[in-house]
Amino acid sequence: MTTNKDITIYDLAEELNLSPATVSRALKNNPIINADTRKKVLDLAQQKGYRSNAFASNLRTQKTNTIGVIVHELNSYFMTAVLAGIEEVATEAGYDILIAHSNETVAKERTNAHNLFNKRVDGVIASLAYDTDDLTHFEPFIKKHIPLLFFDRIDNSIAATQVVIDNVEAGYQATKHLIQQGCKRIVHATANLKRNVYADRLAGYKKALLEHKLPYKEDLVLVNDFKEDTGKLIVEQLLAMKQQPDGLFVTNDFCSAVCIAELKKTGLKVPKDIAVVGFNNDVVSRMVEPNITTINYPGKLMGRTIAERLVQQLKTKKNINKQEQIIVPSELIVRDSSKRKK
Amino acid sequence: MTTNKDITIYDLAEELNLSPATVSRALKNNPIINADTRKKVLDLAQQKGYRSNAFASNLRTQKTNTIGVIVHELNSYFMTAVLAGIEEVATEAGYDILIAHSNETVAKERTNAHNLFNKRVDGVIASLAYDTDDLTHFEPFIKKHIPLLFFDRIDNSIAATQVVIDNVEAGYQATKHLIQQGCKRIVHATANLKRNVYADRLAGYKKALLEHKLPYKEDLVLVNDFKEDTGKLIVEQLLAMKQQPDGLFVTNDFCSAVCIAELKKTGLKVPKDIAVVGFNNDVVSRMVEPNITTINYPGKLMGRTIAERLVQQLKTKKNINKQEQIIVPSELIVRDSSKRKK
DNA sequence: CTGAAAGCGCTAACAT
DNA sequence: ATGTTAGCGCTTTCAG
Repeated sequence: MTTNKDITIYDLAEELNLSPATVSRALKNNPIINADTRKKVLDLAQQKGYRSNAFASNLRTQKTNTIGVIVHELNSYFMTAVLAGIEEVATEAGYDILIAHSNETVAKERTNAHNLFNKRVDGVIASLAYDTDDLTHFEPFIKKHIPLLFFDRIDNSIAATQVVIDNVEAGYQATKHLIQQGCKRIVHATANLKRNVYADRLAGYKKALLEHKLPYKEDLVLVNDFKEDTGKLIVEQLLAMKQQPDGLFVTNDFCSAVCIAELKKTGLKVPKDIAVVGFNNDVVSRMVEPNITTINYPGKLMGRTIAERLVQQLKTKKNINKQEQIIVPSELIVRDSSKRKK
Repeated sequence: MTTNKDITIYDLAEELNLSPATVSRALKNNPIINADTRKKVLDLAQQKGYRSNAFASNLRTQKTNTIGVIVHELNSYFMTAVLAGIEEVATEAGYDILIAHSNETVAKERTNAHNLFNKRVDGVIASLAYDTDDLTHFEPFIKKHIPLLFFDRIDNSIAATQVVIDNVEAGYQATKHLIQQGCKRIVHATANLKRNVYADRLAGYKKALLEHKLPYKEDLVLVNDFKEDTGKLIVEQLLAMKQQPDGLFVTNDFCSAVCIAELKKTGLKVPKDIAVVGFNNDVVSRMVEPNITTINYPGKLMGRTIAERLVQQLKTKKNINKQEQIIVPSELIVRDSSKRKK
């Protein structure tokens, strides 16, 4: 029946006839301390189950060694990979991470930002919610010179380090691929064009059309959100068109999977009647039939890259909240959903 | 160019000619404080952008108002729903949550447990990793009377509140359904039988067979993990059997989706040649063709339930770490992957 | 190389 | 209803 009062540096100091200061230094491996002394302290700490009180330490040092991460969703392989990447780098550099997910709403994102601010995180990494366009909730970080970095879903109205893929290029590659497979009328199903990723992919789509002398028609661009039933809706919109499209570029794998299922229900063959390209290389793209051609996104690399950047800023105090864009590679993965030629 | 030194209660006190104590009380809405005084304090705090320093407060009160949540994965709708449920209740009760994911490894789970312990969370909610069988890393919480609760992936070697579904019943329902669809040789593809959920579902499978006078054959039970390629493996094992099975109960929707895809590749028809039932009601179960019959799991309810329990324990200091099991409802959802009869 | 002492910001007895 | 005071556990000058 241990009573479990916490052990403090005073307890250790007393038992070893040292001052708390020395114990503190020893515990931090301060080289100024005699090796023997340090060993004695470390051993006793171990034996007594000492654990540092982060609050006291944070209070004193005004640092938390914590990085806040705001994401718009949690349940995708992409996001999990990003988080894993961030975690690896952060842990190695001695930072903990605090995950807050906004569930795709600005309101929640705002709350999360305030929360992390009040938690006094040393830095923030964020990917914006679907409908965020007002970024005032991030200003407190800027004002206090707390590093704020964005990945994937970014916004240019705040100067910050941004880690992204080249969405224009990705949209271009996807569309070009469909054109090369013989598609002439390509529908582009996407989401909120205020969000950089979707705007850029549309730009890529346009670029590919132009380059191949295909007309850009506004009514072939379908803007919806990506809720569970959106795929159904897209197929309905598609079927309602006077002239049947022969290509479909959806900027989301989940949604493209639903589209394919719906298309098949109507008797249309994928890719024969309509070739489909998705986005993200989510597991689902390898699960449905036909397997979905998609754009691969290096989640883990993105996570590592942005975390490394942040750690660097934290260490050097340099380049904090300075506009800078880092592009990580992305690539088209061709699978059966779009293959019409050998 | 605000210098942004943080505002403290001393700053407010000075400006209002009050003592820090009064300011502190006013900020906490202590009813003993004069309403006018309180208003003055609150207004000034607002105006000056005061934010409470949680470290000082935690250090003083020895509480963190934080709940640690350890989960074995992040990217499933089930888990996201659970987290959302926990968050709702926790937020309402004034607690923050700290999410740590073990990525299905005991090693990471152990680290996370230590981390949360060092972070001095007020309570812990956990769902065990795939291969956790030694729970010593949770003992520090017990020793310090920190409430520790489990959901879904539980273990009976530690006395704790557990929130689960009735896995025996779920396994029973799934199997019975297959039997009712005319299946005679039902393969049960599952995972680590040390983990309660899988052991219980197997028990349900056995019970259904017994009840319908079908023989239980050990070689029809396939134990694997649920990695991405496991579905392929399962189908291989299945095809290698001398006598072809006509039913397949997989305790994971992702995996059952892969199985269905693989079965189709070999020319077998689902459900005609082999009827399939999955588990979890993940989105993917509605995405592949045929849609997968599965067991629905009320994630959000589970999250809310366990968080309510924890908050209660925290408020009352009663029933902490006492063995108690709460069962939330689950149900079979019949879809096309198993429907052989009208 | 080690120690003394102050202070980070807040809260809670204990006064008044 | 408000003020005084001490202390939570740690780090860090400054002194020795």
